[in-house]
Amino acid sequence: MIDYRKELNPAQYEAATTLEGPVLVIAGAGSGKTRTIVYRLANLVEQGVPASSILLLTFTRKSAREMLHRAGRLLEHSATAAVHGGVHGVTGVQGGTFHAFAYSVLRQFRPSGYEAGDLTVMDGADIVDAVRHCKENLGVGKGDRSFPRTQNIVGLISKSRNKELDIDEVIRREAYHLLVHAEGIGRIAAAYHAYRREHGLLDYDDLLFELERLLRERADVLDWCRAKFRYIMVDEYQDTNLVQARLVHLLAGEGGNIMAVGDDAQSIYAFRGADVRNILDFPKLFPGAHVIKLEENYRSVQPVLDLTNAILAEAPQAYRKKLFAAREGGDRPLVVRPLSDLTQASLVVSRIVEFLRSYPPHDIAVLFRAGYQSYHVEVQLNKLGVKFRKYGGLRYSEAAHVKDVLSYARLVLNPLDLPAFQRVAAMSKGVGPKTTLKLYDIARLGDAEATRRACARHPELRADLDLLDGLRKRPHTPTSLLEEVMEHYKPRMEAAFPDDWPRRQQGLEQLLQIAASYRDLDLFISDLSLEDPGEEEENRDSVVLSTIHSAKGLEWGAVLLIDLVEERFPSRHAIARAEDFEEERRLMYVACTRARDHLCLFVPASLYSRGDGGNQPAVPSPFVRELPAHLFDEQHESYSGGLMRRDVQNGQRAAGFGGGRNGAGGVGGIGGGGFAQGGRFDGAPGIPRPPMFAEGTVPGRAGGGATRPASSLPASPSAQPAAPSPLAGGTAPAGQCGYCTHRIFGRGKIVQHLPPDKYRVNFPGFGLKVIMAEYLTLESD
DNA sequence: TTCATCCTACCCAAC
DNA sequence: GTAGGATGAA
Repeated sequence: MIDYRKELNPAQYEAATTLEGPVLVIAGAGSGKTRTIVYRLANLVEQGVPASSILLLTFTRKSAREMLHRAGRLLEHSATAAVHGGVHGVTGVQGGTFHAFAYSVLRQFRPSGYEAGDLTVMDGADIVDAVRHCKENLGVGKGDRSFPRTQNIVGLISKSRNKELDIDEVIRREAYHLLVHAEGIGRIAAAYHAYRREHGLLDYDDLLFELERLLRERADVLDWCRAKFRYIMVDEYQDTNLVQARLVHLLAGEGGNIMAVGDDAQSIYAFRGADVRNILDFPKLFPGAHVIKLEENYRSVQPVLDLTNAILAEAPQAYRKKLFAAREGGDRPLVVRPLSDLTQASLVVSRIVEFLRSYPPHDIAVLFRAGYQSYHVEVQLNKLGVKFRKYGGLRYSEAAHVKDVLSYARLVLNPLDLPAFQRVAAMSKGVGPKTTLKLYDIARLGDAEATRRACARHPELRADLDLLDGLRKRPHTPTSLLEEVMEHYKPRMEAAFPDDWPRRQQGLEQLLQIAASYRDLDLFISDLSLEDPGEEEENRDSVVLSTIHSAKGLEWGAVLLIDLVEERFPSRHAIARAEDFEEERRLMYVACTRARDHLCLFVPASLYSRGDGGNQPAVPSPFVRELPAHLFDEQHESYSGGLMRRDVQNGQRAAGFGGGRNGAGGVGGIGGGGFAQGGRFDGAPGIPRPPMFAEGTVPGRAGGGATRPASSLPASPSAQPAAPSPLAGGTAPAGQCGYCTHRIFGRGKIVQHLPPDKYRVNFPGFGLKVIMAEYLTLESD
């Protein structure tokens, strides 16, 4: 038996042992939310509740899996039946995202209106393709450059459905400038709706709305669900939207055994219709709900917590709470001010290298607002050979070759799947959009002979259709089917991607691996759209790069947050409306609360943009400007590439690279170990030592032009006292030369003139480069 | 009608 | 850097 009272604090205990009736748990960041859910799961099973009558809805399958896994381990020694993981576990707890759950019910009880063919879940690319198709079909916005892009239209359509507002209303509220096109956009939206019905396709929003419709129209299905799922838990409840809340209400029934867990301060998905009112109104929707608050923070050291509390203090909040730390000691967060976003990348990587002395790679994360912002960091990491894994961004399953192969599989199940048909058809030479549609219209009638004749002029496509026919005739496992498809596809891939097909081949092998754990092809395909299984294998030897949204619910020993300047964070989309701005603030809160021991905030002084000719000055993010100065330490990158500590209140604190870790008040840290010395870095596998010096640079402080004040700190770890960081580029012999500007590298110091027409220039963040004079703008002294 | 090429505007987050 | 739209040749 598990001693719940001993292993949980009182609030957690209450949450884990209140099993009947509605419960709302307000769980502050790092308050042991997952632990609480895990213990409650274990408790339910110990009380004799069959695992199969528990439904655990989480934000990602990853977190569902982790919870089920941990609960299983907890129960290992108890005599009770184990909890089985997996989204579609037959005997175990059902767990996964709302969307995945919806699909699993819909495939079992087909909703009316989708009788023909099979139901196929669309992924992001399919949706864009379909909307584009509708747009072209209608001829709306053709040749009108002010007409929004397809992506944009997809966003508006999804927003209107998620917020359950008329599309005109969404445009009025959020895209006033598009109001002139509202009619056209509305027609596209209507056409897209019809398109999905006609081709047996479900987009993300359909999954939820069709499940709701099913439950309302079919009492038998509702009864079945209620009988089956007698205990429901919903994680990240603050990020549910209206239809999700209604689904929860429907499934649980009034007074049902439903536990919602969330934190209104961490609501960061309003953009897709998440509504904080759901969590605020929970007690109204479920009268008599038990409300429990978890406020003790086990994750972060006090200085990090002080800073995050300060961020939160500015935000309006309904469930007011102030987290207090269970952990003492620790360093203050560090604000680093690089000269530009380019040198920021170098500084970030130097920091990472430093942290690798004390933390395993997977315990270090770089977080950012949007996927593209990590680009420079990725380049720098590659340069040093530091392995990393990026979350949020292009999905593995959206790579062209993966989509190609999956299109065959989709057509086997659902011959009406037009996006898949178009993909397959487009592979044949001489077949374009028009021909594709003509052939599709013939093929959909199911007359094999007519189809064959129509394809006479396109032998490749005919071979495709033959393959599909063959595959439909015999039953297949996902693996065997994919193997056959891949064999057929391989020559085409080699022709289409002559440069890198071997790499893609590997990707396909990986696809086979993933498929091996599925019995049903349709589940495999829908899972690829709903939650990328390619992301699931955890790489313990890779540093993590992640969007903040994808970082939700996770934690790291060291967190580096980049691009904290206006336009980027907060996003330029979020400055117009107060509610958007508040969401950015919560996003900042979420980002900072991911850190256990170390938090570094990077505020570049300029941003590179090719539009306006090089580096443009940047304004520090209000989220940094508003922070009380005593809550963080600060470093500026000096022009010569070093770091200067400036205006730290407690001047005695060590704030150089290596942080206060070597100084007073070291962390009694989790996973940290106390001290950086000792070169654990050398032992880290797969990570070569960074170059000590940039090529040809002069080590040390040989003072090129810029005066480095005495407080200037060496940019390298203290364990290598003599070595400047790779980015503390060399300096020229004093007095020899001036400065120049380069379109890409920005302003740099001329080190040497290489007659007749070249210069050796030191660019902060890039090191020495030899550049032709014509690409440089020289500054006259 | 398809395909190659050029050019421009894009870049927010995810199921 | 790239997607995707416009443009013109085959």
